[in-house]
Amino acid sequence: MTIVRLGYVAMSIELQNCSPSQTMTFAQFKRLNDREAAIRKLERIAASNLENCLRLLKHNAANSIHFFRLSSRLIPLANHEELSDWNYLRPLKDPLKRLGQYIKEHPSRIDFHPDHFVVLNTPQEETLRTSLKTLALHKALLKGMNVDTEHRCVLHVGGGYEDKEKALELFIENWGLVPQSIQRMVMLENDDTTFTLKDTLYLCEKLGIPLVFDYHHHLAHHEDSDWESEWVRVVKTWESSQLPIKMHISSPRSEKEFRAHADYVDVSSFITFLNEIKGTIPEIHCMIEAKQKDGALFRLAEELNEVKGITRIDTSSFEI
DNA sequence: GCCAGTCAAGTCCCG
DNA sequence: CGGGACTTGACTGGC
Repeated sequence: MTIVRLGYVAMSIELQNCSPSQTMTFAQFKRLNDREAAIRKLERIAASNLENCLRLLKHNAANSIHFFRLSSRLIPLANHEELSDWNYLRPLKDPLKRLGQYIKEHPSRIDFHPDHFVVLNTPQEETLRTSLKTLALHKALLKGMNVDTEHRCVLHVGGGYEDKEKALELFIENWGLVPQSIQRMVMLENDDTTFTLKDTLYLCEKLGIPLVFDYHHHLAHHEDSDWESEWVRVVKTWESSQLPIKMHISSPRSEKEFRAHADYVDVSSFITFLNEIKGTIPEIHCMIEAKQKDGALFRLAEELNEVKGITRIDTSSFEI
């Protein structure tokens, strides 16, 4: 018996005018003559993004969705080097607290997926520095919401730098430079171009990092298509975590654009996956990475509902 | 109101 | 070494 819980990413197709990722580019910022006014505008955008996150959480609670990835673009130009004097967190204290309060009252697994500019295995000191700064921002956001920071940020391994083995060792080397409080936030995901499930497992086992298995990436990039025999190892990377194992699901847009994400999740390949892992763990959380966001979640949930052997618990949770 | 082009950040790939 | 692609959603500017 395994409980399967579905989640989705960052924004809703159903809610109108509810983007948590409104932004201002640096070019726009520079074009404004009054720097103070420009900073106030950044703060208004950030506050509005957090406000929209709250609306999204309410939408989730109303629909029994308890697993959600927050946008990593909540604060435009945060950590930009020319805005280093800007204390972007101070005006966000209250909105963050409100989010935290809501999460406490309507428990939900919340996490982040900082974008691909965070590269922990980079050979460049400067890039590592800005990556750590970005992760520190994520940590501050979690703290502001009073959410336990453990295993909340999914990252990719990073660049291949023409020698994958060396790049893996570089990750291990740099990991030693990552503050412990940030280390404990991190989960690693197999990617679709460079680091396979096996490569990522190597790091996760060595460094004690939970592995987020991306099934679609695995199909797109592997030495050996067999993932089933590695599943026990994946599960094991979660043993020290407080949180249930988590994975990503999405479907190829087409045979030609295999790596691109489709609008919806193909239910039959998902069921094939579920049948493989059924009973191996008490609970699994599946993050749907589809263009139609919550729309894809609702459709998949409807389809699962029709399947024999799958019992619905609520809109987004099932027992198999 | 619609569409094409632009945007902080990194890496890869091509010339 | 320089520049474009990649990928993504938001937003601007031109029509």
